[in-house]
Amino acid sequence: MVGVSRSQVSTAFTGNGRISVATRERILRHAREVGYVPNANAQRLAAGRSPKLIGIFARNLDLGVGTVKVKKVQTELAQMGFDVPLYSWEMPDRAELVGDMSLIGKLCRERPRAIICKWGNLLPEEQAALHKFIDTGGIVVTYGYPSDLGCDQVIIDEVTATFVATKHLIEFGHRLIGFSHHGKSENHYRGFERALREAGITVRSEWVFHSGIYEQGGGDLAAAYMELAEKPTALCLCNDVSASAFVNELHRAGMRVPDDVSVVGHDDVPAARYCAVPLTTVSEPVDEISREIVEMVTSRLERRYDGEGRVATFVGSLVARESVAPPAVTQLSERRIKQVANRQQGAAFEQFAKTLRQAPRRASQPHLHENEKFVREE
Amino acid sequence: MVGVSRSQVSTAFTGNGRISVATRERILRHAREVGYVPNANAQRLAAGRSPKLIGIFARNLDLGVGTVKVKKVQTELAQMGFDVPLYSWEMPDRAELVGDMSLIGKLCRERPRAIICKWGNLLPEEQAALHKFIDTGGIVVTYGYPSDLGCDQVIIDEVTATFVATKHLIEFGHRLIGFSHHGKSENHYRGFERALREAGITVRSEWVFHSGIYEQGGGDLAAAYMELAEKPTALCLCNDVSASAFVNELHRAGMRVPDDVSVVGHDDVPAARYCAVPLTTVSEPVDEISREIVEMVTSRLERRYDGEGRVATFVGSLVARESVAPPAVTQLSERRIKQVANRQQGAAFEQFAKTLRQAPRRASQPHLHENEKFVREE
DNA sequence: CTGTTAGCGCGTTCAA
DNA sequence: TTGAACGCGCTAACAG
Repeated sequence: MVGVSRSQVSTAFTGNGRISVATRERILRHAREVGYVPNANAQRLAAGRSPKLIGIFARNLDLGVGTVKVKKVQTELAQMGFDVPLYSWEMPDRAELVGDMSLIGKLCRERPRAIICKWGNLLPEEQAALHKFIDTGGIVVTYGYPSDLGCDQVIIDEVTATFVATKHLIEFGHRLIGFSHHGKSENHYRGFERALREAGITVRSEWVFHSGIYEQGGGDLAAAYMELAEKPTALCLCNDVSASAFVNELHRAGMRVPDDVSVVGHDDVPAARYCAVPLTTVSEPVDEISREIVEMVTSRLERRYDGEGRVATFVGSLVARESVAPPAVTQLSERRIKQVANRQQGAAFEQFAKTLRQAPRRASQPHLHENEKFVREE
Repeated sequence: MVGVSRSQVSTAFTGNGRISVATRERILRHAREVGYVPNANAQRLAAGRSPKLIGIFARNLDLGVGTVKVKKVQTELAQMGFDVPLYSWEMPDRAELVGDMSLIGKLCRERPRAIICKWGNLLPEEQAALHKFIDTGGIVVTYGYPSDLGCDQVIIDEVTATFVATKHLIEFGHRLIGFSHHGKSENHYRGFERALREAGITVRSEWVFHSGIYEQGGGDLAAAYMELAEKPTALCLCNDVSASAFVNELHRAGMRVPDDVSVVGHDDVPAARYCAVPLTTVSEPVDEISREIVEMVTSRLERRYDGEGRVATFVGSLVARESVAPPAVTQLSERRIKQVANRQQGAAFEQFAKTLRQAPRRASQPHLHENEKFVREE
């Protein structure tokens, strides 16, 4: 075009071959003047792969930590010079596949070098597509739930998160604990159940709710809670946004958090801090997670690593704010206390309730040992 | 492959040429069995364009209505069989371009059939890339702010939205009105200023704030508000999320909404309804907007329209909830009232304040005419 | 460092 | 309906 050969232009743009800085500069500058941009499709076709293409697959983007993670990963990778298109669309309830091909299938057709995939409730077709992508030499990193792809994966440990949250309630002396989660995953519930079991408390199925992930779900839950003849003294909710709505709605209904009910949320989204009463919650280490995802992908891309699939697990940690306090058992009538006591563990609970009546209404966040008399009474 | 020619396979996948349904079925079925998927790069290269590719460009995805719109558009288009990758990354403050090419430039290199672009604060390079894309026959639809591309565009009228919000406060009798917005756009401010001007109120620059778009911004604003020696009786905030945080923080500081301050927000996100006090706000018609975007793109894609660039403007409407009430001027000392009156419009304001003292604390939402005596006193 | 050449996988003719 | 041939715009390998 300007006295250079085609191959020079090519190497100037890709930076693969050897080329002098001067000519490279000259070519790029001239290209800008003429308005020339290489055709990505032709580049990728000729190269047989798309070394600068990293597809992100994340179905059903939420308006919280999920999207934040995607944004962080996308931004970091983009700044390293990669193309990082996001493939995402809301899955309708009727899980029809468009044109007989899954979204991951479409993504694979682009022949990207790597795919970052939010794992969880993937369709069989989608899993198959990913398998094939790996078999043909593609790099895959999944995050979220544990995948069985054998690739690098970042696991976000929901079980422990909810375990920690529930245990926090128990440490504050709660034994009448409700629970609400969303979606099809049982992870949160498992953590809840384990915490209760370890404390010798049995789950009350009428206090286990399924509510939506957003404000609406929290509002509905508040209504359901108010309807309850017997109310738990604490609730473990698996989502800060709905927890915030729950708290606010409860306040409007005349209840007080944490005086009447204690509440823990999950994720530590900004809204948690700015709830009507700042929400105690379990954080999700979004920054570390996205950084690890990027590191896993780039280390393979840059051939700094090419061994077995690695597994990194991230657990959130408790962020104690103001929505949890010791239960106000004194508000329950003696009859109710007896009634609950009989149903739970008899005399031991009587003792427990008596102790509580003397407990300060708002203790500072207790250590486990301070409350061990509550927690391990048998 | 199975006794059919290559061209048959091609037409089977693209659906361009003539082919019998039977063989087409047979080819597609067999392809699925063998696990064959056409290489998108080769297809696009050969075709010279990417008829099923629609790129979405939206920088700095928020965690609110912005993302919701993108999701809706993406989902609808995906269900129509298009590939709809999202190109988006957080713009760092130092606006460095990666590899000397804007994100839109990268998108254009994919040679998509159409680009849907959130317009607002685009870099010159990005605007130039879009221009060139249009010149080479690409379809562009912008949304957000008015663009000067001459293409189809959906305009979201922020000026009127804020005008409506502010006017609502004025109709309730407020004349001491603060304002807060974010970002670099002056649209919201223009609406605010116009509403005040029409009511004969002058803007008080010390009551005009710049706060963040999220909870943090609302929290900071609450702190700033509490510091104010003279406080406005109402605030127009340009974002529900920060407005919610503002209200909640104010409550924690001992103020009451709307008794002490009235607040209007913008967007009508779910959080607005579930704020500590349900937020009066101006909705953004997200559904209509996304539907219009899809319609504009598809009508051109399907050649149902190919005329001049169309313009569709969408304005939100007021959603009256509980965060606005008549100002409690009685709480201000006579001295303060006089003081403010002098500063504003002298005797007229005295009259106004007197009227207010007799006004009910919580009127139902007044019509303009009911309050005209307040609004147009000169 | 330069110029040449052979594909990359597919869409689109066109003649059979 | 078929098969062959051509070319999309570029990369990579090799000879100069």
